[in-house]
Amino acid sequence: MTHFNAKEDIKASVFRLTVMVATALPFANGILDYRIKGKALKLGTIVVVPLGKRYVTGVVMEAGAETLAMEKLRWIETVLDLPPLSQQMLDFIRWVSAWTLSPLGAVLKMVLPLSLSSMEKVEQLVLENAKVITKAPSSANALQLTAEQLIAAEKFKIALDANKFKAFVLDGVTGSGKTEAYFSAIDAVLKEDKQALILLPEIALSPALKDRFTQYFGSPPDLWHSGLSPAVRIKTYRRIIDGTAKVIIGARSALFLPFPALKMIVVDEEHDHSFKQNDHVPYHARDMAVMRAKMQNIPIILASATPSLESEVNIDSERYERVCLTSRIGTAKLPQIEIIDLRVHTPPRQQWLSPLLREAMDEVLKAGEQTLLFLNRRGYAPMMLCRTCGNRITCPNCSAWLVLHKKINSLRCHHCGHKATLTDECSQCGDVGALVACGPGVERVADEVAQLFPNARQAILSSDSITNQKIFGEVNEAITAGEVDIIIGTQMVAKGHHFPHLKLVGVVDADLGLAGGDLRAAEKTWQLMVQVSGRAGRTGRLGRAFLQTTAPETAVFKALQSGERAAFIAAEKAAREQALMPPYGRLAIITLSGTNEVKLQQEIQHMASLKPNFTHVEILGPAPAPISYLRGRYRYWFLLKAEKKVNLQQVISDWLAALTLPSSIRCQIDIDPYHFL
DNA sequence: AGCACGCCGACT
DNA sequence: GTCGGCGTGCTC
Repeated sequence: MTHFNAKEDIKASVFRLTVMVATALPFANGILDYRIKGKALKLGTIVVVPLGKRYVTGVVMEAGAETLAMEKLRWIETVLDLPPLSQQMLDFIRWVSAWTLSPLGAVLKMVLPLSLSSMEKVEQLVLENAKVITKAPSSANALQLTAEQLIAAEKFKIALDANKFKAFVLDGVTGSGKTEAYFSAIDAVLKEDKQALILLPEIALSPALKDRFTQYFGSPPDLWHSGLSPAVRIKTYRRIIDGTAKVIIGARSALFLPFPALKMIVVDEEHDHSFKQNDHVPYHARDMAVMRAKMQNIPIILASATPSLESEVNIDSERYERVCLTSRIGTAKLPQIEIIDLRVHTPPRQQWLSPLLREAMDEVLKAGEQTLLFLNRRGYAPMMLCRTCGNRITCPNCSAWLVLHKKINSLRCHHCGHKATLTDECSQCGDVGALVACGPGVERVADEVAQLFPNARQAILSSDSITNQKIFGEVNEAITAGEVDIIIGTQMVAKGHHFPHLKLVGVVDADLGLAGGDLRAAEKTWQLMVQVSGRAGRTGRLGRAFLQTTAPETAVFKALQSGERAAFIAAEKAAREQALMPPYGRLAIITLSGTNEVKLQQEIQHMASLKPNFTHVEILGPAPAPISYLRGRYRYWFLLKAEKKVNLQQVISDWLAALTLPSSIRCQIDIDPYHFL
């Protein structure tokens, strides 16, 4: 072989590879070129590449425009020995990136959510018992389905067999057996040796569902959420990417895992707003799940006792199909909801439980049954006020009040976590002993309960007291064993938990969610009230629910009392349609933040001067965001409101392309916002 | 986003 | 005199 030919050979054996890096690079959208010796790599191959001074994981994608000469490219560091991402997965990543206007790399990071060293461990991990896990169920534990459940399950199975996308809304009251209905469909998935994903709004719900699953199927599902230990995460990830894990119960982040054989998705409690992630890539897991199902040609089941208005409208337009479960299983009955007018039945000063609710609690207590008091507010009191000068204690980093936490004798900011010690002296006027706690939190309600019913055994369930699964398990066990008389809880108690002895639910402040300008406030309140009321009387005896409000004439409370769900939904839809609000119109929020308020205002003004002008898009602002100072940053926002046909993403990206923001200013885009902060 | 470099304040 | 604050710049 001549010298000339050898040189040619070397030249020919170097390949250019376009790699999507798994890090939120705003630059180049996260797509960079590298070179490799010897062989080109298959699309979707997972690699490790150098990036600046560090190494990151990435995925090989189709070649784009060549921006750099071959000699300038750095070399691929390692090719990981893992199954490559599928074309569908790459398409899904691209779609989510385009929809949320987030860098591709930020989305890929959710698909490859492990650190580099963890990914290498995943690569090396050999599954010794891969064959043993999740066998097809032995149906010994046959699911006992009612006629309604059978009809639902049959519909799901037909969709599965068709290998086509199909979205179902599994609409059924608490305790109607939605879980068994979709378990039956999962059974069919298992028989084909394929994968199914169940998304839950909260990880706290996963152990209970895991137990039920194991009871029916004889082997446990895999769990995926942020609370997993690194070792379990690595193992589970390997099982998922291998296709060994068949059924995965997970929080919203599980949606982005690279399942090679996904055949069905279930989104349980689909109306729940925790499916909307707000930081990093702002996405709604339910909506993204529907898109993933569509791209993979598989069915998806959205289960809820109170389907979201978004889903209701999709049923109207026949994009989704409603499947109903109308009756509670066994002897359980839906509780009777009673509205307490706090203006008439006023609690004593500095107390929060009305005489009517107290009487009911007393009765239940005497009968040896349980009460749940629901108040969606952590701590003792939401605000500290100086009686002398009127000063309210605020967070130094946020425009928010500090919340009094008496148990830990501290003031806390619920936005940034700032801690301050409680003193007698007002920082504003210096007066001593004039600071008073205003309003109730669960701790304060617990104090009141202790005073009213000194012999009752109580338990507080809030994220402050229930810090991990283990503690939750212990408290839950005590409740189930009847060792607790009165449960006082936040949001945490509203979702899915089954308290067999619960007879009475008291909502301390049903108006809480209605304050503020949230367009979904009424819907959200309705869903929460139905859900929390549904905790009562799930076994046997009829339960009761008391909702305390200062505005009983509000439509949502009237609907709750009369049980006229359809009328409420219709009225809510009409109002949204009239105002061109979601789901009939589209919203987006652009928030700019910075530590230097003057500089931020300059940039905001510049951006405002470039505001696009379209007939079907309304751009409100700039205005200070509702929380105008958060974690040490000033915040201004634009609210975009458009007709449904408008490509809002295009409008926003064109607008932002016309300006260059300095790196000290952070720009956050939220498409289809659910939280208005 | 990370991670560097670079130039001004309070400490061993 | 250094440690460290975060402003600015770069990453195939």
